[in-house]
Amino acid sequence: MAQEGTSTSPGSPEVTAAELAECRADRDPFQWDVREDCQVRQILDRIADKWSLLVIALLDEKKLRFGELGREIDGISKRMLTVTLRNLERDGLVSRTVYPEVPPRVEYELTALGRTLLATTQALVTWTEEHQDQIAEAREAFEAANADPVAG
Amino acid sequence: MAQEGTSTSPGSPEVTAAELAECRADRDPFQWDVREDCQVRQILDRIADKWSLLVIALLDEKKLRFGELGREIDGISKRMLTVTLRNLERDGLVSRTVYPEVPPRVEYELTALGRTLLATTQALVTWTEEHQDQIAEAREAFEAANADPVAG
DNA sequence: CAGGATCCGAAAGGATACTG
DNA sequence: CAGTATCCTTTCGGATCCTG
Repeated sequence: MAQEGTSTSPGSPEVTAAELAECRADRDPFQWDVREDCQVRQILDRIADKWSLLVIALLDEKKLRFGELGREIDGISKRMLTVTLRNLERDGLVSRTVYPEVPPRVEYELTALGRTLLATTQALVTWTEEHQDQIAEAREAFEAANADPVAG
Repeated sequence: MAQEGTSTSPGSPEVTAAELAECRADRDPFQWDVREDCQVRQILDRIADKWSLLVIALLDEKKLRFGELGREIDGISKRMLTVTLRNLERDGLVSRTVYPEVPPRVEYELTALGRTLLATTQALVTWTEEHQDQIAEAREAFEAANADPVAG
């Protein structure tokens, strides 16, 4: 573990295409390449970062404006909507179109790449929907088993 | 957005089976049920919480002990391994077996539920591996386009 | 060996005010 | 409208020490 070793880089999470090649190599054949410095982790963090998946899901329907997304996604702050969209745009999953009008209008829509991701994430959502009852059961069982027997 | 409305519950992220029913209902037919208070978000947060997916991937091979997992997952701290395993156990994705020996031995393995999740997440990892080059390109293009033209 | 408890720095994220 | 910049609170997570 990382108890004493300080070889992990806490700095920039950026990974360039050049680094990917060697990152892909020298792994156990069976294991995913999911070390901290690798892409899988980067992408996973992106789609799982609390809002991205929601934005992608919404943009599947139709292109939406900044404010529309904000109103659609209950609970998100203006700040987080901005950073989420920037990250998605940066990864080429969402495109941003600014119309030189006043007041300004900015529309976001999925790229082709973004649509392929959507298909995959939908499988995950489907899995969750199909198993949420089992998970809820497991949680209740776990809670019951670990209910403090002393304080009761 | 949540600028003035304070209806969002910042407290416990717990959801019981009872709440799920109504959570599933009254949604736009096309949209996933991914509000903060719903399961999809809960599960997503779980599998994306930096270590869970890695643990699940490792346990696919064979059951492993606490220390083995720690040594296998480079960069994880003892504390995070513990909380990660507890969460997975709580959700019924991983089972924990304690052998009454001394020194103690604890083995973790995937449950049937955990294995079905693995299959799904693998699709996501596959997608990432297949598209990481495109994403890397997009990032470099984005970085180039947004390179501060003044400070240059 | 397998953790639990505690402390504390780092990072995420909301609220607010301001801008083109 | 669509952000940006700043402040400030909450959360995450590593380090350390302790226990069965």
